[in-house]
Amino acid sequence: MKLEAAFGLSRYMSQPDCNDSMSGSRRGEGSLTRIKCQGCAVRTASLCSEVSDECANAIGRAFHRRRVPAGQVIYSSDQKNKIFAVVISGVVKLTNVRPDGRQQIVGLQFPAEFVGRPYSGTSNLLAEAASNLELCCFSGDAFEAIMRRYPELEGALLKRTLDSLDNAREWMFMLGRKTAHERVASLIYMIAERLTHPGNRKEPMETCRFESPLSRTEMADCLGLRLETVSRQLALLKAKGVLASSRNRTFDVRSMSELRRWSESPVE
Amino acid sequence: MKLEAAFGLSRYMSQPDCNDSMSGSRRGEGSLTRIKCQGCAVRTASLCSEVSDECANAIGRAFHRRRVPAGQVIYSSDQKNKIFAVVISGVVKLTNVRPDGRQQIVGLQFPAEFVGRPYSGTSNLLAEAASNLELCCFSGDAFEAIMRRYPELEGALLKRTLDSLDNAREWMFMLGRKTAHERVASLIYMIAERLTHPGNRKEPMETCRFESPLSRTEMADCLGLRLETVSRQLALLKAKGVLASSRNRTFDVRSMSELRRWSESPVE
DNA sequence: CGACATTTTGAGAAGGGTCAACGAAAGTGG
DNA sequence: CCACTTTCGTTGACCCTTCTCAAAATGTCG
Repeated sequence: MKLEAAFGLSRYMSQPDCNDSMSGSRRGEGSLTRIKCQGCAVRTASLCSEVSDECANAIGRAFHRRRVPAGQVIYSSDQKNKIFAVVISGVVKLTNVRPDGRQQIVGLQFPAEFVGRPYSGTSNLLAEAASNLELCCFSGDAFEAIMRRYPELEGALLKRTLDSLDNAREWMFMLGRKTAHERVASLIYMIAERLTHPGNRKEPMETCRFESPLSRTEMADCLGLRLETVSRQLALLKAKGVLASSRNRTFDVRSMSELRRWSESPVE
Repeated sequence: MKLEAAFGLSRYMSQPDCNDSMSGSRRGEGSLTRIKCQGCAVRTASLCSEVSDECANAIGRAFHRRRVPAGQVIYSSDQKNKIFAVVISGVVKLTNVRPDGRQQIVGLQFPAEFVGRPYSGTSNLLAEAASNLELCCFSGDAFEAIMRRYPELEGALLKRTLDSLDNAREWMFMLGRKTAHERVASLIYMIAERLTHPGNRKEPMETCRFESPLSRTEMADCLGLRLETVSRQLALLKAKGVLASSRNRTFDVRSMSELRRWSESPVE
């Protein structure tokens, strides 16, 4: 998986792109965007839903869809040309990697979320496909041109960035103050919530089942733990009956409320 | 680039407060803002410097200055009316506090930085004065009205929020992956850099001295450690000659480059 | 089936937490 | 001015959670 990442963007660039054929058209049509974006799974939840028709049209003219296989790099710190994207399906992981090999996953971007770092050439982070992805991509130039022309887009981005910041700060509490047991429970709860309730419904289901986008190593990199510790804590959660023992990446949550409880109480 | 970087904090502190008396005046004058904000120590580095004159005028009409003694709460999760502010001098700490008593400091806001959470009633965080403060305050209503009227302000806020997010993610790496020794070195390095180089000049001085805005307990809450551990690691840094042994909150950095080295190497 | 990657499990070590005592500085009140 | 208290920081001893290293088990894919 790491080996694929070494291929860099070349592989990624050659993905078949089902929308390229439409990029020739020009201005004056709300209908084009409607057609291009009509089937979009995240349409009502993404950035695009918050801006004016005119801006949405500009966006509709600029994007192209891409499929990205799990493990592939979307952007890295030493990349020349910027890229922006909205996640249509799958999960993107943002990793802070150091020369000495240590790494920390500092963000997971789920469907409808935005990926990319405006206003800065150096992102310092590595963005990789945690699972197979569908992305709605924009070249740096195109996106920034739209941003300059439609400041409202900055407002929409601001809302999302503030949410990301809230999430990051919540995660900081986990990294600084929670026990290993709480951390693992927190992560599974968070992923379960996000994967099974893409819109933020009030009450999550009491039981659910999903495929984790993360390996044990990746879970450990999220949680500031070693993979052995993650494995042991998962065994504990299974022993408690909070998780059913399903194999590998399939998680079978038997009680979301219990899981939530374990994600917040330090005592055994 | 940023010439005001040469100002120390002492300079910030000693600015005369020429603005309190002027909040009655009304519209139509670019000169009013110029007068009200003229002596502002962070003027060229804060939000206000990035927006149009017209927007800056609106801001100039809406703010009021406030002095806040160390320890005072600026806003908390259960607060009814929102507040926004730009830090003029001093440091604001943002803390994630839990019912069980555990807490994690998730942000430090230095002069010229923005404090407040637009677009959300519930901030979930506690904002407190870590040191004595001078703030340039806005009521929630006033600020949001200006934001609605001048979308460019959202753009300026977006840039700052993205920077905060980068900082938060850098901090997440520290919390997840650094040793106690690296953490303490990182914190001191960061505070030294920010306090003694308000603008981001390239190379920090090799030695410096400053008053920490944080107690040992607060340092521990920043770092995800216990205060005893912080104390021991400080003793170690003193033994290595990176810090001179000065009392309590006065830090005397003998070698910023060494400090930086210790903040990134896990060994010893 | 065989080669390889991923996950689980085990045993021992250690980093940091916990508890406790002590010291230094600052405020209080006589 | 000096006891007294209070707050804050330091230091020590011990212990527990998590890390480290190692090996076995399980899963995956040709």
